Amino acid sequence: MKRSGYCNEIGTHLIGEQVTVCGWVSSRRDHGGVIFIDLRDRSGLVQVVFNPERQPEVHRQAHGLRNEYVLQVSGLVSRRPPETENPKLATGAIEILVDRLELLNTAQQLPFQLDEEGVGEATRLQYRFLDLRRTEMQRNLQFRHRVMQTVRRTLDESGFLEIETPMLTRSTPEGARDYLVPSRVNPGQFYALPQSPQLFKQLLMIAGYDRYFQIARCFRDEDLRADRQPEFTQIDLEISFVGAEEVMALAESVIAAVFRDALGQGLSLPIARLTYEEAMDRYGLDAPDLRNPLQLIDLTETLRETGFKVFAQAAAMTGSRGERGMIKVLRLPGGAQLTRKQIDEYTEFVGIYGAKGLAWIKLNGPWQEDGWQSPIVKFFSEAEKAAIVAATGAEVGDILFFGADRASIVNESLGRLRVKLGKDLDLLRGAPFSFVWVTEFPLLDWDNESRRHVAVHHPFTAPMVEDRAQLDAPEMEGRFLDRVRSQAYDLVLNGTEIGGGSIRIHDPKLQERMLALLGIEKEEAEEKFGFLLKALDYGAPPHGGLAFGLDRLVAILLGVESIRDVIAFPKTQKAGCPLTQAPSFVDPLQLRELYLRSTHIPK
RNA sequence: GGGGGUGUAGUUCAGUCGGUUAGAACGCCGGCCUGUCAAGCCGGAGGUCGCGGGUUCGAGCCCCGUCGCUCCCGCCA
Repeated sequence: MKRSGYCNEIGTHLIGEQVTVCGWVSSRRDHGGVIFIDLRDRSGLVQVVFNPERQPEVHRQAHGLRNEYVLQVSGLVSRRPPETENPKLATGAIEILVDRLELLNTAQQLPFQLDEEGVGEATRLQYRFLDLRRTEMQRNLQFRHRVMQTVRRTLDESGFLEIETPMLTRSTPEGARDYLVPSRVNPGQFYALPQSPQLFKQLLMIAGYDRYFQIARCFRDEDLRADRQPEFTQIDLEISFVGAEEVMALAESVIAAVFRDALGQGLSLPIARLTYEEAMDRYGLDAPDLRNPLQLIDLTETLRETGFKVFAQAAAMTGSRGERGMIKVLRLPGGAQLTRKQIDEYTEFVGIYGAKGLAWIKLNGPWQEDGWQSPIVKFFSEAEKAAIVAATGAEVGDILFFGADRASIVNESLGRLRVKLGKDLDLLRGAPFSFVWVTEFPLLDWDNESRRHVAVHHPFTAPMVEDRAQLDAPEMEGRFLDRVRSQAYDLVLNGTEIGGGSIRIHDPKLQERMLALLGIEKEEAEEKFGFLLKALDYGAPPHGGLAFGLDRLVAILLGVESIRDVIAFPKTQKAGCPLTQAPSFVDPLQLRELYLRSTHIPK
C-alpha cells in the first residue's frame, strides 16, 4: 500500500517514472473515451488520466468513479500534450497515465460541494470532517501548524522549557466565569478548567525554571464573539530576572520568526510603541490600528466656554470618581460628501457605545463665508470656529464628527467610529500588517457595579516603579487609583490585541497591598490563592511574561474573519458543537455519582 | 440579559401587491461523447418554504410565539 508521494509533489522531474498516489476524487471529466480525474490529498491536486487504448480494463473501472471516492492509482508520469498544460495547477505540466486503479472506498453525495463559496456555517460545522477537506481549511490548519512549530523551535533555541500545567485546577477569583468540573471523589467540590496558566507559570519561576513556555488551552465561560471561543489557545511564556524590555524583545523575536517561517516575510524590528495614554488620546481605543490615518483631537479646553450647552456641560463634567467629561473631534478628510443617511447611520453606530448623539460639521466652504453646514454651527463664536480649524487642520471638503460626554464614552464611540470609517471608506494605508506595542496600562480601574477597584490586567501585575509610592500612601485608598500605571504591555496587530503581559509582583508585601486595594480580604486571598502568596515568601525572583492569542494571531495573518476558521473543531455562538452535539444531557447515574442534580426545568 | 441580520431543493440563492402547478444555478441520477481541467450536449429525479399557532376564501409572503445560525452591546484580556 505504498505511495510514492503526495499529489502535489508529482512534477516534471518525475516524467517517465512509475508513481503511486492516494487521495480523493476532486472532480472528474468523463469524455466517454478518455477520463480525467483530479486526485486530491492534503498537498493539492494532480490530474490522472484513464485512456481506453492504454488500459481498457482500468478505463472501464474508472467510469464508475464519483466525487470523493478514495483511490490509489499507479501509473506513468507524463508530460501533458502541447496546449493542454494547466498553469493554474502546480502539477499542471504533467499528468499520470493510470495503469492500475484501486478503489479504496466509495462516498455518498456530499451535503455540500467542497468548491462552493459561502456554505452556511451550521452545515459546515455539522460536517466538519468534510469542511476540513476544503483547500482553504487545509491551508489554514497547515499554516497554524507551521506557526506553532516555529514558536516551539524559536523558544527552544532561546532556552525555554516547555512545561505543562494542570487542566483540572481550582477556581480563582477575578476574571471570567470558570468552567467547572465536579469531583467524584470529593463530593460537592469542583475543579475549574484554567482561564490561563498564570499562577502556575509564576510558580515555575519561583521554582527556578527561569524560562517557561507552553502552547496552552484556556477556558472561559463567557459569551462568544467572532474572535472569542470558550476554549482557545495561548502561546504562554514567562521569564525570570527580566524587565518589560526583555520580555517585549523576546516576544518580537518570536513574531519575527513566525513572519519569516510561516509567511516568508521579513519584519522590521523593533515594533513601534505607544503608551496607553497616547493610544487613548489619539485613537480612543487601547488597540489602535495604525494603518488608519484618522486621529482624534481633544477640544475640551478649546470649547470649554462654548455657548453650545451640550459641549459646555460635557467639558464641565466631573464623575463621581474623577472621570472627566471630554470633547473630541474626528476629522474625516473629504467627508463633506457623506449623505445625510450615512451620517444618520454613523449616529446610530456611536449610539451602540453609549454616545447620545453625533454632532457634525460639513465644511462645504470657509466658515467666514457661511460655508459650514451643521445643526450646531450657530452656537460657535468666530474665535471658536477659528480654533477648531487650527486644532484639526480641517479643510474645505472635510467633515468633523464631535463627541462630548464622559471621557470613556467619547473615546470608545469616536474610536470605534474611526475604525468603522476606515473600513467603510477603505482608508487603511501602508503595510498589510501593522504592529504596535501599547504600554503603561493603568494598573486599576473602578468598577461601578461592585463599588471597588479591579485589576485592569490581573491582580499580579506590578505597578510602574515611579508610581509605586501612590499605592503605598494610605490616604490614596479608594481614590483616583486609576492613575497608577502598571508594567503591562499589549501587542496589537491591525487593531486587534494579539498578546499581552506584564512584569509580575514578586514582593509579597506589595502583593498583599495590591490585594487589599482590590478589596480582597486577607482570608479570601489566603483561601483562593494562598499557595501563590506563600510561594512569594520563599525566594521569588523578579519575573514577567506574556501570552499570545494563537487563534487570533493565525486568523489575522491569514486574513480570515473568524477564529473559527483556524480551529479544527470550533463551537458555535451558543458554545455548542454541531458535529458532536456537545454539550448534551447525561445519564442521571452519572450525575448521582458526582453528587449533582440539575435544577434546570425544560420548557 | 439586550439589539440587528438570517432560515425556501443536497448547496448557494430568486420568489412581485397575499392568488393557479414554488423557480434558477451548481450538485445528483441516466444517456451520448477520446484532451478536459467551471468539460460539453440531451433527458430526469429532487421541496415539512426552520418549527408551532393565528388572520384570511386563499399564506413562502401578514401577525404572535419558538428554535437554529450569525454580527454586535453587556460580559470577557
